[in-house]
Amino acid sequence: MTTEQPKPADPPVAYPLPPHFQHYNGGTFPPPPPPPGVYPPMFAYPPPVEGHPEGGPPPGLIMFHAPPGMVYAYPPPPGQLAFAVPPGAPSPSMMKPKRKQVKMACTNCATACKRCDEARPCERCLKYGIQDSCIDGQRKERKKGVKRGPYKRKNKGMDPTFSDGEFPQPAPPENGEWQAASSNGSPPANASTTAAAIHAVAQFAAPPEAGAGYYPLYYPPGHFVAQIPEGQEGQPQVVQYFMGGYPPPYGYAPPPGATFVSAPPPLPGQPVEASNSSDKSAEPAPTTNGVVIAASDGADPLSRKRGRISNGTPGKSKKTKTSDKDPGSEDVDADKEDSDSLPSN
DNA sequence: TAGCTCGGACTCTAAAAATT
DNA sequence: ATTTTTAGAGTCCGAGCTAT
Ligand SMILES: [Zn+2]
Ligand SMILES: [Zn+2]
Repeated sequence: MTTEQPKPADPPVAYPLPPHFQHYNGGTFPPPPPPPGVYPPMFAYPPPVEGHPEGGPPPGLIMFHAPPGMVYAYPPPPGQLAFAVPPGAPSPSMMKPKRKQVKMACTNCATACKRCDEARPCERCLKYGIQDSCIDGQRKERKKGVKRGPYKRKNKGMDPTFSDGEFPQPAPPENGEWQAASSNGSPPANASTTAAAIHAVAQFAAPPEAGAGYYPLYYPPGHFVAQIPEGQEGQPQVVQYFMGGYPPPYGYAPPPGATFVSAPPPLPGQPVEASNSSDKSAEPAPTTNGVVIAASDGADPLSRKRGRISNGTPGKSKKTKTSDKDPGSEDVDADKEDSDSLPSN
């Protein structure tokens, strides 16, 4: 259970609440962030569902939500059901806002491959005093009549982020089998059920600086809320699970049945190095299930190599530009201060 | 070190296919 | 008639170069 633990001396971990979570519980969940220098707590969230009427989760689905760099996942004991996570599925807290593009960039920005805006003289052109040439280009019409092969059937009504249809399940360990399950703990009837179950699970990312990858998470059976009570759709639900972190006052109290652990138990055949916390002596490895989530610096034996998930799209029709001297280029993110150069013509 | 270039990751969306 | 899947076409991030 909860044990007192020395205050971690680790640098604070940014824990931004994604915009799409704001609508949960009136935006009041999770509670205010912990004090600086302290790892944030872990929560259980219902997953945001794209296209869902209430923007809430379908009944029976729970998304486990954990901060970055704190996840260790272990296979459940032999015979236990578990959820697997599709590789590359980002943690909700890690999801970075989708980049927004203008419908049509002005020719100057387009040439410079820089961000433009709707205004015409766009901000960038104004900045470089080239507003006179700030005009829209001409968008080519998409080719018609191009035949395609048969479409692969995907799951409908699911969060596209996690519905990839098929993804490689982790290789089952010698001592037991990992399997996917539906949110109510019953065995999956088919791939789509499996996908739905997967939806209920989150995958976590380690902080980029740690160079670690996404960690799969596995849940034991019976640890999911089977049904979200009437009228509580979209509300955070508590599920039973084990979590690592810092107990109050540094962190938040775990949900009923949850426990804090200071470090993950060593993986069979793979010693686990120290967690980020200087204290890792106490190691109350839970025995009820095979899931342990503990504070860590990201080094995880089960980690997958981080990397962009390219949809295989082969670039595009490249433009060839070499000599064209376009005023201003170096650009920074929209929310940062820009410091372009002066136009050179 | 600041500014520029540009490869390619990401986004947007309309056409093709699949369903209802 | 609608919905879902795909992929063409464009935007623009950010690594690597260049100029100062
Ligand atoms: Zn522009
Ligand atoms: Zn412009």
